[in-house]
This record gives sequence, structure tokens and C-alpha cells, in this order.
Amino acid sequence: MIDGGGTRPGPARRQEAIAEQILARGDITAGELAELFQVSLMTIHRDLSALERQGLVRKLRGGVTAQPSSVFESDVSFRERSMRAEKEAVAARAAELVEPGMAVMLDDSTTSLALARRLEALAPLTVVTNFLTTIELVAGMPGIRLIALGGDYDAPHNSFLGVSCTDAIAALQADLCFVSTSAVTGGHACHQEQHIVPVKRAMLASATRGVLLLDHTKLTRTALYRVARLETFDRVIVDAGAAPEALRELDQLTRSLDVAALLPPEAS
Amino acid sequence: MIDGGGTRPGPARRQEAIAEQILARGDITAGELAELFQVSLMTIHRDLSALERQGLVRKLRGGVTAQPSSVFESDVSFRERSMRAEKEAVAARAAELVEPGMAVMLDDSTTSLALARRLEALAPLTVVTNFLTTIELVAGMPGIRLIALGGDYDAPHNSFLGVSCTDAIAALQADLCFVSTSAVTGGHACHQEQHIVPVKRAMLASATRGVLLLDHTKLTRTALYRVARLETFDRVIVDAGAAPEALRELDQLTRSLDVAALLPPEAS
DNA sequence: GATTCATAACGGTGTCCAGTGTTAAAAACT
DNA sequence: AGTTTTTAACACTGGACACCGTTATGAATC
Repeated sequence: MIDGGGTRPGPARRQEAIAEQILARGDITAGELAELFQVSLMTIHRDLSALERQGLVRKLRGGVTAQPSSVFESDVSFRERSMRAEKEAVAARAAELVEPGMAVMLDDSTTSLALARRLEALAPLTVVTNFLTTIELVAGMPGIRLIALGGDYDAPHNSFLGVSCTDAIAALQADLCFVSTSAVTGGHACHQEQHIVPVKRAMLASATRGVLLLDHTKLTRTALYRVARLETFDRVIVDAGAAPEALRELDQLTRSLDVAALLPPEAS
Repeated sequence: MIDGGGTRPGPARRQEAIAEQILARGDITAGELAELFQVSLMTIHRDLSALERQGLVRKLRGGVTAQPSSVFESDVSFRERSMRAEKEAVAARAAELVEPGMAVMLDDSTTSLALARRLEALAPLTVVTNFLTTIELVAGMPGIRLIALGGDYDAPHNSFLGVSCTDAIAALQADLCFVSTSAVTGGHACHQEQHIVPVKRAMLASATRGVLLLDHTKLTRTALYRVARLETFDRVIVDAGAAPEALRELDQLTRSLDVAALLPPEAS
């Protein structure tokens, strides 16, 4: 059983492998990669240019080096690719909390996006979000009322932030709010980017119930800015991949913890 | 996504011709169309279904009938198709008013969209809009700062409206504001849809200078709701297709009229 | 200047998919 | 019922485009 999940296009797969190599070794030459993957030098160069456009590596004469992780970890196109199955599991569980007629708020996380994909079945519904990807998705769903949160466009996140965004949020009141942060440490949900924090806080303040969506890798990570204490959330959903002791600790700190089992590998 | 040239793939072209037929004759049978275009009945049915989804015609047993124009005239996908050259001419002239560093506001009109396409060359620039099509376009322009205006999503216009939109506008101050309305009558810029009016008004109120963009067909049309008096606008731009007496009358009523000559039919 | 590496340009190859027709079933009308 | 119109399902096709290699040109380093 090779290639278990989604082996979609040709080059993307190789590029992922290349990125993995670089991230592991730190640097490598184009020639080595060509040898390793049995393709021409030109192809390697093209792959590297693509990866550079995504901000994953830096090209320089004679080879490539890895980019410090903090730079690209926040980029959408990167986040979109990682922890797919875990996000789906969490999103599926989150969808169970949504009932027709509700107004739900979604932040600019790819986990929320996974949830958004499942919302069409639950119409009628009002969806509020500042995430352009989600906006485009939900705009095409007939039964769903969409309220977009405007603001300053942030390219790496593909979302809208800033004062005019928080102002818009403050004028609303949602039933349910789904938020994801990049880390959980010391009883707090944390994020590594300052300018996102006020938006997430405003969302939580404008919703009757707040739900935190996590994949298990968030539990072992740290980030600088505190978004909110874990008790702030009425519910926390995490996938089942976490270590037992981490789960136990998390359970202590949260009002209501929900562990989502991984879904069967559907051929979506 | 969009093809400026006009002669698109295969079926779109035929569907346009079909729509033209129906709009001219009022109604027609599927069989006649199949004969007329030398394609199978099935294909005609598919075309008609597509046109029906766009709200242009109504299918009923035995044929199709035209939809009263007021229903679809406001739909984006329809507006996008009409008066292409005129809009480009007006947009080109409007672009001359924009200087690097400015903050410009664009409404949810396809003329504004045509203008937006020309803005990348004028970076650095701040663009403010409530039109999702424009948002997606400008989000991909590196040198341009984008501020999106949120609000209730309106599917036929593909834009955001409502109180939360006007509120967001009121919190801003732009240098230049470009607005287009569906008609000009009795010294007023008018629009046929009520819920759009407050948004356009708010935009004009939040900009130092207001510019009205028109194609000449707007001059002979009427619409119910007054948006603003023509003197409100610091400048009015119209294409050269208008009748001389209409232009003269318009000139009387505006502070500064600008007649844009049609551009050479470039193969963009 | 020589060498090595990177990019640009061109052409070949395969895949994917929109577009269409045919046939069959379903639905609507008489 | 019978007839006509509409939809559903399937297979075919051509063109578009992604992907890759080869060769040629350009840039950077020694």
C-alpha cells in the first residue's frame, strides 16, 4: 500500500517530497535533487521556483536552503495542506453543534474552512466570516445567508483584519463562534501573530457560545500572544491524535472537551 | 476567468445568440432553435437550462419565453456582458484621475471593475470596495492595499450591502470615489434597487471627490430611486456614444463633464 | 575569460475535461 | 391510453493545458 491518501497531480507530490527533504536537511543542491528524483535539472529548478513562490525555501546559486519556519507557517496555502485528516475530523464534530437557523461565526483558519464546507447541508443558516476563502465558498451556497466582515486585506492569511473588522464584528451577535489558534500553552489559546488576536477576541465577544478547534499538533506548540483563556470557550474540540497525558491535562483546563476520532479515509 | 475579447469558447457564444433571439422575439420553441443553430435538441435544452440559471429566460413546456428585463438587468453576469467597449473607454478615462498614493473607493458596478483592472499599474494605491469580484481581483495585486467593505452578501450583485456595510464606509475617508448608477433622469443619478442606494450615498459622503461613471445607454433610461443629484459629483464621465443633445443637456447639469472616446478594439 | 549555474524558449506528450450526440427513461400534456 | 417534451445516463471527441526534456542564451562566480 503506497500512497494512501490523495495523490492528485504529478508534480505537486514531488514538490512536497522536495520540501520535506529541504526542511529536514536544511539545504541541498539542485543536482542532488535531480539525481534523487530521477528528473532533469530543469524540472528541479521549476519545482524550486514554485516552492519559493510559496515561501517555503530560498533559492541561491548552487542550491536551496530552508526558510525559517515562522515565515511560512502562517501562509494559507501552506496551512491548507497540513493535517488534512485531523481538520476534517474536528470539522465533522464541530458541524454537529450547528443547527438550522443559527448564525455562526468562522475565523480565518483552515479548520473553519473545513467546517464551512459542511454547512450547506444544514441550511438555512447565517455565516459570518472574515476569511476570503470561506467567503467565496459560501457565496456559492444558495441556502446560506452570508455576512462578510470587511477590513484590511492580509495576503498571507487571505483574510480581513484591523479596526474596521473588529468594529464590524462588535455590531453583530452570533449564536456560535468557531475559532482556531496556532497553539495552546499554559491554559491559554495563543497565536503567533499580533494583528490577528483582536479579531479573534472580538469574535468570541460577539457570540453566545465560543468553540475552539484544534488539531493535536497545537498542543505541543507555543506562540507568543495570548488570545484567551481556555475557560473562555464553551467547548474545545481536538482530534484523537494527541498524547493521552496531553489530553488529560487539556481536559482539566477546559469546560467541555470533545475528542474527535479520525474519519475513514474517504475518497473525496 | 474573464475573457475580454468577446468571442469566447463554443457554447457561451451560441447561448448569447440564443438569448438575443429570445429577447427579440419574446418566445420560441426548442425545435426552432435546434434547427436555427444546427445542433441537437439536447444541446438546446442544456443551453436553455444554463440561461435559466442565469435568470435570463423562463423554460416551459414547448419552448421558452423571455424574462421581464427588470429581473435580470441587475445580475452581474449579465451586466458583465453588455456595453463592454463603452465601459472600457470610461474606465480608461477614469484611471487618469487616479494618482499613486491615493485611496480610491469603488462601488459594485462592472464599470468600476473595468477601472480596477487598470489600477495595478498605478501602485502604490489603496482600494476600498464592497464588490466581491473586485475584491478577488485586487487581492492578487501585490502593490495595492485592499480594504474590503463587509456586509450582507447579495448574490445577484455579488457584493456586500446593508447597515454593516454603510457603517464600515462611514468610518473611512477616501480621496476619490467612483460610482455608477443604472440611469440618469431629471438631474439625478438613479438606481432601480432600493437597498443599493444607501451604500452608494455613504461612499460619496466618505470621499473627498466623487466621480460618476456612465455608459451612454444610462442617459435614456429611468430608474425609481434617486441616489444623488448630478451636482453632487465632482466629475461625470460618459462614453462618446450618446446623442449630442443628451450630452448638451448633461453638460448643463454637471459640474464637470468628460466624454470618453471609444478605444481601439484591442485584443486583450 | 572560462566555467558553472540559472533561465528562457521551443516542442513533444499525455491527461483531463468541456461540449456534444445518442439512446433510454421519466414526466407532462391530450 | 398515446404522444410529445424533458431529463437522465453514457460514450465519444477535440482541444487545451500541464508537465517535462532538450537546447540555447544569459548571468554569476572564479
